[in-house]
Amino acid sequence: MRIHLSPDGPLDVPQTLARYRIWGEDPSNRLGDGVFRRVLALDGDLHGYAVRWAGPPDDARIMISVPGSRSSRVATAVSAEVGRLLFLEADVLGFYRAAKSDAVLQGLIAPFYGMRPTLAPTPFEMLVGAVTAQQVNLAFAVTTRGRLVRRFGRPVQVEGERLYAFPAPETLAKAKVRDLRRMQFSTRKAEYIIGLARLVARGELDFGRLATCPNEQVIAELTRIRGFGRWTAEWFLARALGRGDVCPAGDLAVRKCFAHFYARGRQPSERAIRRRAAAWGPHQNLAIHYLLAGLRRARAKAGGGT
DNA sequence: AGCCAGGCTCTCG
DNA sequence: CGAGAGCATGGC
Repeated sequence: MRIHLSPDGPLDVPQTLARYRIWGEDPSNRLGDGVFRRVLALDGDLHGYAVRWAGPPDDARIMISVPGSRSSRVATAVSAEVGRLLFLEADVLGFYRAAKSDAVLQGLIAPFYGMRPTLAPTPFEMLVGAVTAQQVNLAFAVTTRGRLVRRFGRPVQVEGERLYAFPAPETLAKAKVRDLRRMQFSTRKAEYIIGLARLVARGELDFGRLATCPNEQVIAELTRIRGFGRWTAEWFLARALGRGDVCPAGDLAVRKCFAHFYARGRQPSERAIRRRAAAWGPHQNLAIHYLLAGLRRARAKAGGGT
């Protein structure tokens, strides 16, 4: 089965999906040369699919192939998932218009033209990933998450490439702290992940309902869960729900961005960061991602690593 | 050896 | 509440 999508507004797929390459390989989300592969889970069935793209950012075309499937339900679900991965709903042009009144953001449009923040394919995958990324460098986070996926995810061949469906909540709910400890998760993180999985598996955390709640309520509900603080909740709003008016101002990398671009290296307070970001209104999410990409680029140019 | 890395919980004033 | 200590884990 083949599906074609065309985005509204500019789209640069490699830059959008760069997250799946920068810090290491993700066995659930494989970004190759001109192709991205993943597994859709639908009603307990797994459907591998491949995404390819063509054309310049202003005329991007997306082609999805789902080998061995002809179901329209699968087609709908795959389209929705790819829509999240490429954040097709993002108001990129609106952001570019707003960015023109900010010297820093204005300068980031050209080098990253068409880049969108890739949204997490599923809320559960996002939250587990967020826990793995708490307080550790992202390369290490990606390594440990990869171990989790290979150990608890189901392997699937897609066009000859082996990848893994992200572990289901029901599976991780039965995992042991000891198992996760062996993957170099701290005891705490192991407890957080298993606790979250149990909550979701029991139906006590309903992502569908959460998606309809206002930001503050989402933050309140998530931070009630052990291991999930404001940082995680705000990234969830931005990278799982695609909310525009969110700025994870406590994030270490975000703070570095504001120090670098807006304060000549001095660290502004979290409060000051929130104040500036709030002025970007519904474009904060995109603004933050452009700043993060811009900082990585500046560091790379300076000869640094990440 | 010691600091760093895209935090969180708990306690105390 | 807001600040601060304590906590874990591996990389460099």
